[in-house]
This record gives sequence, C-alpha cells and structure tokens, in this order.
Amino acid sequence: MAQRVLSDTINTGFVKNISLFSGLSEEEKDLLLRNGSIYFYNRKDTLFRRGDPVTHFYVICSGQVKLFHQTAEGCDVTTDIRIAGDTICTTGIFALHPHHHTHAEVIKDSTIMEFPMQWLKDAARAHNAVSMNLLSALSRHGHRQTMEMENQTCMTPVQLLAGFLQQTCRAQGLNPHGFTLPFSKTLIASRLSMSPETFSRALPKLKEMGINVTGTHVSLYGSQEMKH
Amino acid sequence: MAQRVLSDTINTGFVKNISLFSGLSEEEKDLLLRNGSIYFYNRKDTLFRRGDPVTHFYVICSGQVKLFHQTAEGCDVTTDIRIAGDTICTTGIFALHPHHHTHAEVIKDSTIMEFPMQWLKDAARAHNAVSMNLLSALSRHGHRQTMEMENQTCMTPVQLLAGFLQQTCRAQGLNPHGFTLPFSKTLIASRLSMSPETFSRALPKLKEMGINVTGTHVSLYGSQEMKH
DNA sequence: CGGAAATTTGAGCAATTTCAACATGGGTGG
DNA sequence: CCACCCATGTTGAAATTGCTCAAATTTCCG
Repeated sequence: MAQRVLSDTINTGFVKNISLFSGLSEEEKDLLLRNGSIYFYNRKDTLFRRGDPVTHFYVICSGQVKLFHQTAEGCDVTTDIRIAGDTICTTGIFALHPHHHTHAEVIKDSTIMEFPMQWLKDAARAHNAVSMNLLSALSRHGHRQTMEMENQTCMTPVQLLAGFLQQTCRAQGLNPHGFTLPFSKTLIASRLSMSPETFSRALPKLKEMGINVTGTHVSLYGSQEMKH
Repeated sequence: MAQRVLSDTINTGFVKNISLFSGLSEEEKDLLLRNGSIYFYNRKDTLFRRGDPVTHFYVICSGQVKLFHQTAEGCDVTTDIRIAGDTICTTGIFALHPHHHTHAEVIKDSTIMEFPMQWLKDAARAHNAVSMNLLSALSRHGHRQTMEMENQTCMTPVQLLAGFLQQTCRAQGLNPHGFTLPFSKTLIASRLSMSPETFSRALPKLKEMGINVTGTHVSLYGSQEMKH
C-alpha cells in the first residue's frame, strides 16, 4: 500500500519551514528531522483508521489527505482536507486515549513525512519553542473550528460555499480572478456537510455574489467581502 | 457590574486542583495563584464581548458562564457552557489576533478567578508542566469539538439531546437515576443549535430511549449506551 | 397577586435531503 | 481510433423535517 522512499531522494527542505519548527536553529531542525521517514502513498490509500493507536505524527510534503468520520448509516462526513505543508495529528497527540478519532485517507498521490509520536512528545518537552508552536497551532485550529461550527449552523449552503471558495483561494494563494478547484465537488460538498445535489444547485446562485464557477474553473470577481 | 472580592474571603483551594496546575509543586501553585484576583459576577453580567482584547485568563470557581456568538440576524448561538472548575480562554491565548472571538455572559451568579494573560504565557514558558497541561487541555478540547461537529451534522435533534443529557450527567457527576437539569431548556436548545420548539418536541421522544424528562427532573434509566 | 419570562403545542412553510434519471468525461481494452 | 464503463456531476420531483409564527400554559419572582 505505502511504499517507503529514501529521504535522500526527496527534497525535505520545506518541511523545516512549517510553523511547528519555527524558532528553532538549523541544527535543531536537522536533528529533529532525522527522525522522520518519508513515505509515498497512492490515492485511496488509508493513512490510519478510527480506533487505530496513534503511532505517528505526519507532515504532508505533497498531495492531499482527507480526514473523515463514518456514521452508523455509512455516510461519510469529511472533517477536514489537508494539503502540502499541513500536519496531521497534532491535535490528538496529547489526548488521553491514544487512539485516532477519525479515518484518514489519501485522496491524491502524496508524499508524507512521518515521525514517531513519542518523538514529538519528547521534542515538545525538550524544546520550549516546539511547545509554543504546538500551542499556537492548536489554538489557531480550535479557533477555526469554532468559527466553522458557528457558520455551519447559521449560514445557508450558498453562503457556506462562497466562504469556502474564498478561504480556499486565500489559503492556497490562488488567483481570485481565475483558478482551478483544488478539490472534487463531491469532496467539498462532504466537507461542508451538504449533499452533492445541494452543492450543485448552489453553484448558479453564487453568481449573484460575484462568484462564477464553470466546470472546475472558479473566479471571485467581487472579492470585496472577505471574512476576517 | 463586577464586584472585586478579596481573595482571602474565598476558598481558592480547589483552583489548585484544576488540570492546568497538575504536576506543579505546592510552592509553584501558590506562587502562580498569587497573580489571580477573584471577582464576583451577577447573572447577565458580561465577562467580555467579541472583539474585546484578550486581557485575562479565567477560572470559574462557582456559577455558570455561556460563550456565544451573535449572528447578523440577531439569533444567538451558544458555543459552550462553562461551569465551576472550567477555564475560559485557554484556546485564545496563543492565537494570532489578540481579540476574543465570542461573547461571554454570566448566566448564574459566579465567582471567577482572573489571571493576566501575560502571566499565563510566562507560566507556560517557565513551567514546562504548564505547557504540557495546556497542550493536553487544548487537545482534549479540540477532540471534543470535532466529535461535536460530527454529531451536529449527522444526528437528529432527539439523538443530540440524548447525548447531551448523558454527557452532562457524567461530566457533572450527577445521579443518572434522577437529577435536576443544571441549565435552562432554552439554553440547552441554543447549545444544541435547535429551536426551543424542536427541543420541547424532542423531550417526549426520549422516552423510547429510556430517558425521562419531567419539568426539570431527568432520569436516564437505560444508560446502557453511553457514547465513550 | 400580577407581570414577565420560559415552556409547550398547533399549523403551515421553506429548504434540504432523497430517490431517480440523465449527462459528462476520462480511461481502458479491443 | 472507437466503443464502453465507471466515476462524477447535474437536474427534476417528491418527501421529510426542522423552523417560524401564534397562542395557550406554566413557572418564576418581586
């Protein structure tokens, strides 16, 4: 399923730049990164499943991974979509029960750097900068999640979609005047907790807000109303 | 609005036992607690409003505080209800923008211990145990929030309510065979993002699940199915 | 004992989900 | 190179379900 790839064959330079390591010296970074292994995953590979013991901490070097739950009825709820530069599992590390609470599936061929969980705990204990970075990350994550929960309950599907597109555009540094949807429509629908049908029907309505989606091409003309 | 009360007049002993301080020596705790002031708030007092600068970190000694958002249309969405022993603002401390992202209102006369924000940052930097406790707390909080988001989108109001009652009972150490609702029904409805009407109509349906609510009295007969 | 707030109940409505059918599109094998 | 297949996306129509509005009750407090 996952193929091991020698670290040397991949440029891991940018991993040093993720927020988790900011504030550390180059030497410290090198030392820490030495504990990471790089794996290559194919689309549809499973990174881990709910209930599995938390063994590693992940940094996505390239590709996409979706985190999701499976409800009793079998419907998937996408919790989050992670892309290159994102980390996976920072939240769960210090939790009480050492088990994953979501499934994680690779949705686009990816290269992922993995670190033993204990390593991160040790790093947090040893390097205060790492602790601080983790706190900052968790804090930010919590805030984002809160905002999202609020949106989810108070906004219409059209508003949610508009917000998602704007945020995605900004977060990925895309050109607001024209970019290609980085995710499949079904995935986005799942991410926004709406049916694909509702998603589809929302697209035309976006025009009134100055957002135009044709096929996988998006343009945000009237980007005057960026949330926060 | 809020009256200052001398620390000496209140028993702050149990504050030492909150998870944030676990792992510290008694001396360290005493030292840290010296920076806290105790205030008394009345029902409906405002602790802070969205947009206010984050100045303090709070520990509820007694009472209840609700965190909520106000949507454009004026409807309130209760984000969380905090009770004695809970902390407020751990999440927001290390965020980028130093402003509250929710309103906080006292919903039951409360005594609240407040610490300057900088103090907590310093404490986290100085005492690794505090960092670890914070990480643990944020981690737990994040997990809970994720679970909740999943529930919110996949469960019926009846299921949500059942889950809420069971969790509340457990979290507050109440007797499953009979306890008094610790919150008003309107508040719970708001917390679960449903209208008071829907909440009300859900009550009778709980009987089929072995949960009986009469007035403010609750009993969870068939408590066989506790979600972890 | 009022009066206000909280809770319940009824009825109709609006909006999303479901179910079903159809269109698109890329990739594969012949 | 073309036909076919499967995954993805779109559209239509019916069904469900929580919400809004309104009014009746109950509860809470001063």
